[in-house]
Amino acid sequence: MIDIKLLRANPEIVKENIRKKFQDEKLPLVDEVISLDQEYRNAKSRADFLRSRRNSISKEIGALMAKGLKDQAIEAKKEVEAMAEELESLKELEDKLSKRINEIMLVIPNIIDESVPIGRDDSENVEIERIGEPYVPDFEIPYHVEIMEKLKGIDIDSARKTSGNGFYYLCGDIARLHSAILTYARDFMIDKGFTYYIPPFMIRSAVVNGVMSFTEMENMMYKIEGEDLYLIGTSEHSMIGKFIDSILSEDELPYKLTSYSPCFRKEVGAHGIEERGVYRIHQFEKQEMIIVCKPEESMKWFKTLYNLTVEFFRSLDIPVRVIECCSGDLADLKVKSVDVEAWSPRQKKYFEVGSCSNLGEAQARRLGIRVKGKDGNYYPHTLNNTVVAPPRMLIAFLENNLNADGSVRIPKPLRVYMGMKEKIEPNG
RNA sequence: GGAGAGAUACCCAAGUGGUUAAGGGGCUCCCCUGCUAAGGGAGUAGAUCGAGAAAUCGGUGCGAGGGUUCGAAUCCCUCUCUCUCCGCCA
Repeated sequence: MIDIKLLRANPEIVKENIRKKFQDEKLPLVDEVISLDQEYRNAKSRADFLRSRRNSISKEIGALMAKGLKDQAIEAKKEVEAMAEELESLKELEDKLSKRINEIMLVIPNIIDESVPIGRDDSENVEIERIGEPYVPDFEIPYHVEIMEKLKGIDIDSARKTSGNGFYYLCGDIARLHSAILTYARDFMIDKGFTYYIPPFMIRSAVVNGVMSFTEMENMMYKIEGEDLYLIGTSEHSMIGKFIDSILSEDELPYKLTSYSPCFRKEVGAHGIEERGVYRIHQFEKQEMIIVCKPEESMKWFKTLYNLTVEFFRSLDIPVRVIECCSGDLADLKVKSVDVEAWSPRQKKYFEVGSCSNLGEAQARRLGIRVKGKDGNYYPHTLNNTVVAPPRMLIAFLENNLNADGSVRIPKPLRVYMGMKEKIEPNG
């Protein structure tokens, strides 16, 4: 959500940004919102004038009544009543216009950073760097479900009975590995100076509406029947929601937060649940990182954040690459975003395991998160990034740490969380 | 789940339809005072929107949203949260 003042003053900047994102169908909205905004301000000026009149006359009536001058009071009442109709229709107009303006402003994309590569869709995303050698062993890597089943670590058939497609039971060493990775991720982030949070796993509709669009909500969020509560799709929802409508003190910035939560997603959108396995599922767990900082620091934090994910994956011997989202693939609220992808030696390609985003001030503006500065209040920048999200991450982990005999290496940092085991074995 | 009480500024708190939302603490500034004190005075309703080059003016705002009224912190309706008691519970 951009500042309407920017749009009033520099509509060309906003239009150019829309063109860069190949959303030309939104171009007319810019002129539409400018004229609606003018209409709105005219209506507001007139209505405010009438309200001001009404307030002062009402005060006079009070004074007249106190003196017992009833007749004069009745005369004054008539004057207010005379403008009641105009005021009411102006109020309706104000409400209608501001609602429409707000709708449009929500659809107009945030101004992307100059450094974002221009491209239509994800096929034009740009690889920034590869870290680690994408290694393909000389034996065949089975599908991840097969690896897990050999280790007696997954039961999808039972999950289908209890919960349907898109769910799983993890068990034994695989379940333990899943927890170990999250616990390691938690400690990894704490060691980097982040504050650990366990947030609410359900949030109210008011918060949902603040953190995502209606379509996103429909496609992602599970609603609790008979309650005004939704299961979170990521802890970012509760973590950013926590700051809604509040004024932060400048000396508390930056907030460096890391949160754990289960995540629930309907996955109604383009893909649905189409693959057997744990790649796209209704329920997973995630360690997340969140930054709320001064505007001038957000790009520095952006790099820091995705490098933390890279460092985390490298510490588990998983090759990764960083892909920058091009202008057309960038969500409307984002200023800049990269995906961290892990190497799959089975598919011989990289696949997404995390996403790092700089939202600029757009999210803060939308949620009413402000900072009390020396020269007035301003909107902070917000960023979020995945540390790790198993069980999808287990796919990369198992494929990259698999031995020819079907056992799986446990990299050093995880061993303390795995009973000091150096590997897990099919008959372990 | 049941019963009751409450939500006003940085904090405490008064305010049951009418001119400018009491008072106290705290904080800021000034005065007095040779010494960690005490006293006197002034300021202190955040936030947000609009008009204006600016000074400034106006609107909204007493948990949220509606309603009644010329006028609502105050009356009515719905909701949220907090506290106390009872019940239930990992």
